[in-house]
Amino acid sequence: MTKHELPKAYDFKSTEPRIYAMWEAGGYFKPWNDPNKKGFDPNIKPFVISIPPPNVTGELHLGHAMFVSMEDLMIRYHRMKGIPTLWVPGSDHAGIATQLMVERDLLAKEEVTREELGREEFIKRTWDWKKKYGSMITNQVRRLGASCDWDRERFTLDDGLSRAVREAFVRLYEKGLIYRGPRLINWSPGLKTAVSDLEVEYSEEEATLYYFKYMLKPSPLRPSPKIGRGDGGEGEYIPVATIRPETILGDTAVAVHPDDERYKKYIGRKVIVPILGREIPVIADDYVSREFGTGALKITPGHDPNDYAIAQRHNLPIISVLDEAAKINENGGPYQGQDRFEARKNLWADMKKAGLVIKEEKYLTTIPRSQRGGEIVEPMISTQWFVKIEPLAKAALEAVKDGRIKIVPERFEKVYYNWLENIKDWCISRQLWWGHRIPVWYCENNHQTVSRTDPTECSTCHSKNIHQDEDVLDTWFSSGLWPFSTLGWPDETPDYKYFYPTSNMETAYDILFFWVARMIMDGLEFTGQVPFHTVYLHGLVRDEIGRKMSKTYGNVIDPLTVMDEYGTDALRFTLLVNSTPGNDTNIDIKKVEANRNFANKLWNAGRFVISAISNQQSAISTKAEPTLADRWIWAKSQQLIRDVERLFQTFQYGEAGRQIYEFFWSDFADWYVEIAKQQMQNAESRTQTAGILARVIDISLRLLHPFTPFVTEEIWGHLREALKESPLSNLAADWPEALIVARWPEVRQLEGWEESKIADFTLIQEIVRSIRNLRAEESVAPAKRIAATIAAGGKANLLKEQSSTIASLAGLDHSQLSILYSLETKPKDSMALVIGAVEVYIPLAGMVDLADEKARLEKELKETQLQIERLEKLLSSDFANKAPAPVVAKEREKLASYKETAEKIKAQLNK
RNA sequence: GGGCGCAUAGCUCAGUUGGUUAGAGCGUCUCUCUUACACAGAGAAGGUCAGGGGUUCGAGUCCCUUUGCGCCCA
Repeated sequence: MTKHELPKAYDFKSTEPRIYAMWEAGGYFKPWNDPNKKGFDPNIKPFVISIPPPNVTGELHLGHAMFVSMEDLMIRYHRMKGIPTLWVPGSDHAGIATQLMVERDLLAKEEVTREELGREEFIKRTWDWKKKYGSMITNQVRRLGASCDWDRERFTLDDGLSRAVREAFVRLYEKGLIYRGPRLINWSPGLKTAVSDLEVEYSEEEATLYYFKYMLKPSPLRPSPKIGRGDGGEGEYIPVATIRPETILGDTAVAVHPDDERYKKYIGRKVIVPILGREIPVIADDYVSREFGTGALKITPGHDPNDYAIAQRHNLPIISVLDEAAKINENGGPYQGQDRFEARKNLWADMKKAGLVIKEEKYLTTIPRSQRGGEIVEPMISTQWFVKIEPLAKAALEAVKDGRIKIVPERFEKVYYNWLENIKDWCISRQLWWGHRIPVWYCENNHQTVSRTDPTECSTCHSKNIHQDEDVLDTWFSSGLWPFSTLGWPDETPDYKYFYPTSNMETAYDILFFWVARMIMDGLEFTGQVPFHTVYLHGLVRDEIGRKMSKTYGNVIDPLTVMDEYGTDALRFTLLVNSTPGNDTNIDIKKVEANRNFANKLWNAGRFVISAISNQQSAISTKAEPTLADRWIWAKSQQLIRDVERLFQTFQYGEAGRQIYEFFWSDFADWYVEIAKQQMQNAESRTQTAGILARVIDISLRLLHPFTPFVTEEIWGHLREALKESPLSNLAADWPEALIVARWPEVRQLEGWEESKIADFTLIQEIVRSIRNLRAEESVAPAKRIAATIAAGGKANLLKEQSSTIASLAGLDHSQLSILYSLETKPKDSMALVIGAVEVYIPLAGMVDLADEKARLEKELKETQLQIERLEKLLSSDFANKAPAPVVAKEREKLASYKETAEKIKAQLNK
């Protein structure tokens, strides 16, 4: 195989790693204007993305593939535009996920729990784990072709980023925006940690609604008509219903609506907590819905957010009845030590015995479950750290409202507003070991010392006996700092000064609150600037029929397997082109296959062009005029550049990709390459044609590079080499050494000739298609060259010029093709095709069935007449007066053409 | 309860300032191993753009409404 003899099929397996290594070695992933290097120009505006950091222990899934593809596209596009471009990679420590993974591993391999190991040793083991597996995910990101600057890779637990976290905490604390205290929070009993509101998911499930009697305490003023002690369910009672009977143990009131005639009389009296015998008040509150359930509400402020709010209004005591494992605690009397569900069963049985039970019924309700693991989360009173979020939220709201940050697609701005307008304080402490430990120390006098550096004594009483808070911070607390902590903040590093604020934040819409909103809040708070000016949100990747991918369904598509089978470019192109901003996308392996075929198409068209270039004998480039096809493909490619640019500006990357695909396959490969083969036969047009082939495929490869970087880079490299060695070397004179840094095609001004040349070529295409169609219908052997006579009227000169093109594409015998202005008599035994003013006669001796031919023509005439009617009606309506002139003119032209066609067909029929 | 999205060919989806014959891939049917590519080429069939109403000369596209599916927030 000589140098330019490339294999018949594109071999992505051997190409991808080689190309990636070449890029990386070439330093192309680094910004060319680097503030840490000589010759740096601070006045050139860079384009910057910080990667949404994947979990360090995670494995690549299609969500990663999606954002990597999208961000790499943005990065490559800007890089090719000549803009200094930086994509900062990294990963986050994923507190809970990582800790669980390591715990599970320790238990399985060493049969040891983290408690047995101790905090220090456990953290050491977790770091070992991170060192061992942490590069897995980043290597997988590399496989996707990600052109990030790996020298700037960051991890949320790195020293620098940890310092940023501490700085952020201390600043908020000093500003009074961080506080610690007992509050009702969401508790995950399995993980034994608090979680934030966002980490709780609500699912509609069938539960049991338990109805029971809240017995009234007999009042001296209003003695019970009956026995009066309430035992045995006799006497006055208020019926109450609950889904969680075990919370009865923590009730501190029963609430009714102040206007409820049924219960009004009980307000101010006491009721008796079942089994425990505590006396609690009956209170009135508007919050109670009279229609719902029994219309009376038991109040458990220690275990229900709504009750908590009511309790605060009425100054009710708060009783916690659960411990950290969700077992009943000392406040639960006889049920102490029982699991929440066990206690529920036992308490209910005891109440039944006591005659307090009314009924049970099935009830559909929303159950709060942990986002991780799915266990039922318990609202509990717990002492935690919180961020006073309102001032931060207000600023974040403002930044989007006044346009400093734009969210794409726009509808998510509303979602964002809604969330920030109703936001509650953020619980940031987690009872975990793996993470940023809260930088607060306590002394025996319970003073808090909050410090950027580890203190040795209490800042208040100078006691040396201090210990650090046991808890760590929510992982999202550090992720919120990501866009600037990765660039060196809180230090004013050269990177931070030049690359911050970043440009685009590209991520999935499902972490708009978790991450995007928090980055905006933190960015504004700590840097005084928005962290990015555009948020682009993509949708979630689902299976081929729109289901969420999950291991239980068994419908998970592994991007690594897909890349193994079809190549990275095919996967990337599929993800990019089949999605629209903010909408979920279904991935179908069939589509990936189709796009693998597209990569192969590129490859083979590339091979063809390269061979065309290599076959140029000498530099005798007779200055041939460009042919119609040359002009057509050139005009089309310029149009494409314009459209792609417009689409990129409006974030319509998918549509841009589709248009390039369409152009490359349908215009360039199907038509121009076929015509080029014929033009290459001709010594005069050979060089010219090779030049057009080279220029158009070069444009195509450049436009496609952000979508399918590997195959385009590979072909382009061969193309460049071939050109350099050919008489056409001047075409590649200013090409850089790699496509990744080649210039993005520039939009050129129209020269004026384009429209008419495209129209001319379109006529040629229509004629060729008609002939091919007829051949197929009449079962003419594909290889058989047939004769034709064309009466072309005003198009005669054009068609004469294009006769060899028409002949070769339509399978005509050029020597038997005659193109005339008009015909005196119609050829015998011929079938007639009518394309506007052009008539094509195909003599098919012995094959023409007159009846068939007549039927065919009549059918065509009918269709044409329908169109004429439609257009005449249209043009006689208000349309002609009110529609813009060019639109009307276009319709008039169409009508004229149909009329001509109809006339010609009629003439045929009357023959 | 509040908000949002989706409904277009058998399947999965495009169709972004409304322009008048609605596109693609896959699948189906015919033919062809034509010297870039069978991971291909040529041709064909297939849609009252969920239903109803409105605005407009003109609506898949804008407005209202109904139905179905999905998501987010409470």
